[in-house]
Amino acid sequence: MALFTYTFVNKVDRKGRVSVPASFRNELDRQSFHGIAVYPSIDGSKSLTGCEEDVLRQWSDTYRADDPFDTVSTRKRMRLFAAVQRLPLDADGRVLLPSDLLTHAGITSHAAFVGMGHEFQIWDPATYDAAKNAEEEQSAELAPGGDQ
Amino acid sequence: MALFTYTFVNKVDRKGRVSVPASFRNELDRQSFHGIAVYPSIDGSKSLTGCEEDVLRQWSDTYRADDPFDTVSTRKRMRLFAAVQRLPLDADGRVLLPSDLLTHAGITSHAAFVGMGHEFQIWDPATYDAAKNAEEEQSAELAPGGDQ
DNA sequence: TGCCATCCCATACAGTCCCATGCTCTCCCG
DNA sequence: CGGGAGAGCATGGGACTGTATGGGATGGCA
Repeated sequence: MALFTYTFVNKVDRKGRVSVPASFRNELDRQSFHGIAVYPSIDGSKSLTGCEEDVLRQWSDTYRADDPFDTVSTRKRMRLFAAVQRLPLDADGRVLLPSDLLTHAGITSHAAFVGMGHEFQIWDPATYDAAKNAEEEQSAELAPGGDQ
Repeated sequence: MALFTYTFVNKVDRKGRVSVPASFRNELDRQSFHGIAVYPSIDGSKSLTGCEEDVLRQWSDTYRADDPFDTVSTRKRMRLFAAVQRLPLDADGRVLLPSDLLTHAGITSHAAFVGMGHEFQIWDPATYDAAKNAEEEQSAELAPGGDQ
């Protein structure tokens, strides 16, 4: 399974294209669909989350519609899958980020690809720095011993 | 599992390459990915921590992305993986240290590889000496019985 | 026919590969 | 025990390849 690490900042050209970092692309090579799945992050942050298409299938299994009366599961599946877009990679390793996703993340000229293990997030670099700083302050207060 | 010992100071050439000490490389030989994983040390010191890539897979398993609605896990995975870079070894046993990691550790011309058991740290030699001296004074106070 | 996505090509630069050098350590043989 | 050959290692540099990025051409859909 793919393992995304490190943070890369790439440029968004005026057509809305971005190069997916080469080290991320290498992690995708094995799967059938030549591209990535992207959706607005569920944690409420101004960011996008991306992953292999295969991960979607796993979630689909996790939140299967075994019980049609299970409205929680129904809502979760709607929230998850309704906004997921599958973006194909072009020959040069770029994807075209749709304008609604760009708007959601506040991305204009640059996009930061943040590795998160099995998945990654895409942020506007400035927004990401701000969120990271806020996060660090918070965990410094809450867990002086650090977590591990 | 790898066991890194002793301290080696190697030169960083103008391309940013450093030889990983041969005795460290020997510890890595068994794993599949021929390289190391490097990230800014979590203890807040101006240094980098390195380990076998296999450790990443363990983290990845510990903090799985099974449940996309688990936002706590999401934040942990970001903190873990966003700053980890996997560096492949070239044929001569060198790695290319990315400029932001060099900057974080204040490394310019030389890099000290410090064995720490199943992981190691990478310091600017001067910074390391200073930190070591401060550390020794402190442990002299804390443990008058002495450390060897 | 106009817009937009896709495809293709060009380019600059960084990363990677490969080879050469000099040093040190080890091993082996006299 | 001494010396020479050879192997391993750190380091430097040149050449090549891959990557990120820009722009033009093509084709489909409204």
